[in-house]
Amino acid sequence: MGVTKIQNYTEEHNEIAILGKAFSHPARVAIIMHLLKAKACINGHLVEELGLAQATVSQHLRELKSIGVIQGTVEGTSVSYCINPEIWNVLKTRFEEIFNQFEDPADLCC
Amino acid sequence: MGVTKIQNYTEEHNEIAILGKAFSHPARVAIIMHLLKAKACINGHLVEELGLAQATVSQHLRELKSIGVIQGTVEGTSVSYCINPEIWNVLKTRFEEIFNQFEDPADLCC
DNA sequence: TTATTATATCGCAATATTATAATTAATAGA
DNA sequence: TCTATTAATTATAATATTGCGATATAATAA
Repeated sequence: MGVTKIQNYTEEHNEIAILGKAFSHPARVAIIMHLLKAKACINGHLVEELGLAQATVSQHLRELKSIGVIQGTVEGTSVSYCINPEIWNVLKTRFEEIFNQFEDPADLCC
Repeated sequence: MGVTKIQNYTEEHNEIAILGKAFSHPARVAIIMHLLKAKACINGHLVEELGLAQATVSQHLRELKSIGVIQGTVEGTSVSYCINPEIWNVLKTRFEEIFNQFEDPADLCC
């Protein structure tokens, strides 16, 4: 039915899934990685950078902003975006916790 | 138009987005986290665990398998699933690389 | 062979996502 | 004020995803 049954899942699982969405589309990955390099927090350049329509990029930015992983401030007619440090650290911690939970079994598990 | 324009993005961005998809749905997060705990690689239990139809769980398992993050082996009439160590390490490395690329700016960036 | 158990696949309905053009809003500068 | 610039929003179209029932498949047990 196309509707994710969020009530079936724990808060934790839903929260991680939301964070994971930031990395589940190449455009969003590209935006994040660009913001990581260009700490100077550019915008609009992203449209050229990605080769997508302005509206499309704007939508991805909106989603990333709603996840919380980026933030933007108006500077005249343009908007400057950058990584949101707090959420980034939450994200980093959450995922590293998961990554480290795996111990390579000496014998193949299955 | 609903089609991700993968040709616009670098190999790297597409690859990360595919890996990111493993974590972009609560059911898949739940499956992964269950497999991390129950190293013993159970299956079928997942259906009860998640409260989803067997067909739905099977589909998520299929997607996780196609991403590579889990693997399954037939054991009699049932199938045992577990984390795929190689892909897990690739995933871990890739994402930690990204996570560590961020340096918290002393002055707010934007 | 037949029954049982477990999982995969198919096909569908409903919703979500991706992408764009067109429009709107807000600001800067002439 | 008028105009150019920039980005957000809206409307629209097309594809993808999610979830499930029904069915198919595979392996073992009786």
